[in-house]
Amino acid sequence: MSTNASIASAFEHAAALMELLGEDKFRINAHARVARAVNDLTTDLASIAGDPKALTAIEGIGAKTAAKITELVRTGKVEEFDELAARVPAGLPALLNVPGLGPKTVRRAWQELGIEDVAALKAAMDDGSLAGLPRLGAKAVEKIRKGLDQLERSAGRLPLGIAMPMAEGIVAFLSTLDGVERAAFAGSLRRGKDTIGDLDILVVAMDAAAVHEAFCAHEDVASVIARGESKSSVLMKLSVSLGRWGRALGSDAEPAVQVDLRVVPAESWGAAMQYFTGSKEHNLKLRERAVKQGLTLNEYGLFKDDGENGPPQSRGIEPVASESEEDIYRALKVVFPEPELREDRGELSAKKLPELIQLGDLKAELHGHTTESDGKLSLDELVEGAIARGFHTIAVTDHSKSSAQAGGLDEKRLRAQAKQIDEAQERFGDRMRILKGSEVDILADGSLDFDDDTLASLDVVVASPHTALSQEPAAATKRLLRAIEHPMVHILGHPTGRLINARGGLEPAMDELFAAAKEHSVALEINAHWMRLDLRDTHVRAAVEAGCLLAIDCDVHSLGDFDNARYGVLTGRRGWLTAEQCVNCWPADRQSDWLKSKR
DNA sequence: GCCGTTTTCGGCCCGACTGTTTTCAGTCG
Repeated sequence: MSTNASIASAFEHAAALMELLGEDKFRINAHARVARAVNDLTTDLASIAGDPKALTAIEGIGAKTAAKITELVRTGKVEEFDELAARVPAGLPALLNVPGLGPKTVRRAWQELGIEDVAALKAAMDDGSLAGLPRLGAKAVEKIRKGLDQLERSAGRLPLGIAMPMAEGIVAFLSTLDGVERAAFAGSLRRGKDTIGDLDILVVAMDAAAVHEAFCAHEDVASVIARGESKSSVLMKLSVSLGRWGRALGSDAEPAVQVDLRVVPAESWGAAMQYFTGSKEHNLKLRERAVKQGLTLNEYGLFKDDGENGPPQSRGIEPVASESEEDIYRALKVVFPEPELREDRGELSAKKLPELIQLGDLKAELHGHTTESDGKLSLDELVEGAIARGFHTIAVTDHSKSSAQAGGLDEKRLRAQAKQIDEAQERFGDRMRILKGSEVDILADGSLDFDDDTLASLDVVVASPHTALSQEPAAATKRLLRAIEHPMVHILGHPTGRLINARGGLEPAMDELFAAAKEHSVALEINAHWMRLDLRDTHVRAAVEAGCLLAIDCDVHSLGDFDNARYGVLTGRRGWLTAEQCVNCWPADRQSDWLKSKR
């Protein structure tokens, strides 16, 4: 059984092995690229294995890697990859994860000192043999030691909802410093990725040195990794506890994340933001495009290529564009891509890009819990929360009876709640439309937790999987299809049930779900809670292309959960979602017509 | 190993920082 994830990891591992064996870097890169391309797919690769045409149609996959994918799906292995693995000690690839240790150094340590794993590396540092290698001295060894320590205390990739407030705090801090004109975060955080590896902060300031000094002296800084004239890197303690959402840390290591600060000249702000926002793949494509137009692009600007060596800005050459990102993309004759689109997923060759959904477009929350099940809010508090957001509609969707641990409602309690909602509607009048609903469990076989009559009595039905989240892909597909095809269901809630950094969730054939959802006019939820973000970005993109309806809902359990909407919107934007295709953005009448079409 | 609005062969981004160097290699993003 080869899932896309396992195929991607096989190619990734093969690329690492080739690096350690010192093979051709372009060949290595080609394999790493296949891994990325496969990770982005929503088609089940197993279903097109053996079809070279379909495989090579995927950018980054050529004739040879297509054959390897087919071999992997059919036999469970790739002979060539096994041969690579046989040539490299099993513990060696893990050394590549140590910050500061790269393939060249690991390879030399292995070939010249026989170091095959982390333990041997530590021993070689202690007995001084590592420092004996050419171009490796005491300081380099100390750096590797620090890298090992950093690896041990790294919190892993931070969930978006943890990284965003932290970055905003750092930006606010830097903005208060004397002489700081601008400050912003860039990187994968600005692109709204669901998890963040490190934080990138950009600043324009009169006195760069003073900013770096203040930054490195920040009370949350655990250690300074590097500090230069334009860039400093630190390890910063997390101001919040990660609990189950972080990597399990060894011993008493305090979780920390790397934060990079760059102070840039005001006139190259746009170039720097473009450069440090990435993604790496997007920038690579963009710079290739620049070269083809006789230009060269770096973090200082876009320059005419004069054929000379060395950075153009340091030779006094004036940039063609640099002050704003818009200027740069315009000069390169590329339609301006919002940061969330910059993943090299077709945004650079698009003649036109969609007008992406914005936070302010949301007009309804269609997934809210109260104290009747596992919510912290009373019915009135939930409604007030929606009013404070400027919404026209709030749906009360407490859990159904099978979710006993969440205090799920049975039919009798559901009827009682309906009465309370009628009374609340009287009280609130036209300040808010309150929908009677349920987040009904999709049981393991795809049947729903309430009978049709009960479901028909509700204004809105969100059907979600909560249990049996590790069932086989085929069973999961059948299960979710059955829920989508149910005539009373409006929204498929958190379709895969994944929890970021904690649970993989279901791996159904998403394309089949999208086709069915389109046919039955069922909206697929982007659950906006940062621990879920389910559907994820690549799923949203495929659902949008399939013509599906999407819902962005906060799955409100407490008042603060409404604030997670921005993460759902970021995820939607990464999937090229427009307000038009998102049911939460529709005017009350249109939304109502859609809901009633299922009654 | 992939790819093509000059190319089916010959390319494949660019700079900062660090350490070990005396001009550069390795790592990172």
